[in-house]
Amino acid sequence: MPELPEVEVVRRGLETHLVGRTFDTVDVLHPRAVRGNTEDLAQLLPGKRITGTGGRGKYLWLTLDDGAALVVHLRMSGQMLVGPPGGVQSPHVRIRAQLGEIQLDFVDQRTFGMWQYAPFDGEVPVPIAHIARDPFDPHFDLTATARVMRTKRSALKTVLLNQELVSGIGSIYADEAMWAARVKPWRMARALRQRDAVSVLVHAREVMERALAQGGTSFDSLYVNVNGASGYFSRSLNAYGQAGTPCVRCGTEIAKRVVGGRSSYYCPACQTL
DNA sequence: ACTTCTCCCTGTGGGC
DNA sequence: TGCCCACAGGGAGAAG
Repeated sequence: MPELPEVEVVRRGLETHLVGRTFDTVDVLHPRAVRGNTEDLAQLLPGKRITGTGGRGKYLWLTLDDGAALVVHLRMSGQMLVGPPGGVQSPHVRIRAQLGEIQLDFVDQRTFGMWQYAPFDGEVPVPIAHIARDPFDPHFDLTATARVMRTKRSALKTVLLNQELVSGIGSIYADEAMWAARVKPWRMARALRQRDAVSVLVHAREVMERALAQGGTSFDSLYVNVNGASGYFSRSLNAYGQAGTPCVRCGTEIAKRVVGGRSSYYCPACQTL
């Protein structure tokens, strides 16, 4: 579920509560939660101070005072919960860290998410080097990205989900962006006009900015929540998950179709491009 | 070299 | 009412 806006909400929360703090202990409760060597993580983190945070696409990281990073990917169900010791009682706690009087819990029901200790490769940690810039990145080149998208022999939906072309977009915001730009999800990327490819990216950025604005209010002082989704999902989605409900633009029922192996929601009447 | 498929996991919800 | 199973999701790695 968490896509760029939700990950950004989490990153901001971690920035607020964790920068300047030092890891005392790290307990890995489920080996799948760590990519790379489990022993390394538990042994390397204690004593390291958090100097900042970063993010790209659906990845986020904490920068450490040894020059390396703790890379985090929430995948579908990961949560980074910050609070007083004993505050989290979930059967899905995968990693628990103590930083002074603060406890950081990585909770992940489906165990797809992960932590990884890694050095930097320029701007980003090594495991993220292949991930493209996201639409919130000041150096994101919208025109060039649209041009590269238009070289692909795949459906637009598939191309939008390719994190090596543009990162941070998942199934939800892809569907919303295509609805806003009135482009069919199964449209071959190669067949798009430049202006339409640009329009999809502009709308993707716009819808994610609105989502971020709403998600930014969803955590209090000691609780960082991935549920930045709650307010946004129920009110503002025009396409995703809306099968059978009237399109707010034209009144036609939103339809659902599998594109590139992913369920895609669209308006059959006004998404004509 | 590029594109598509498979798999990891588990709670939810739709169908019978 | 209760059971069962398809589905959802991101991305690594395999297969096409």
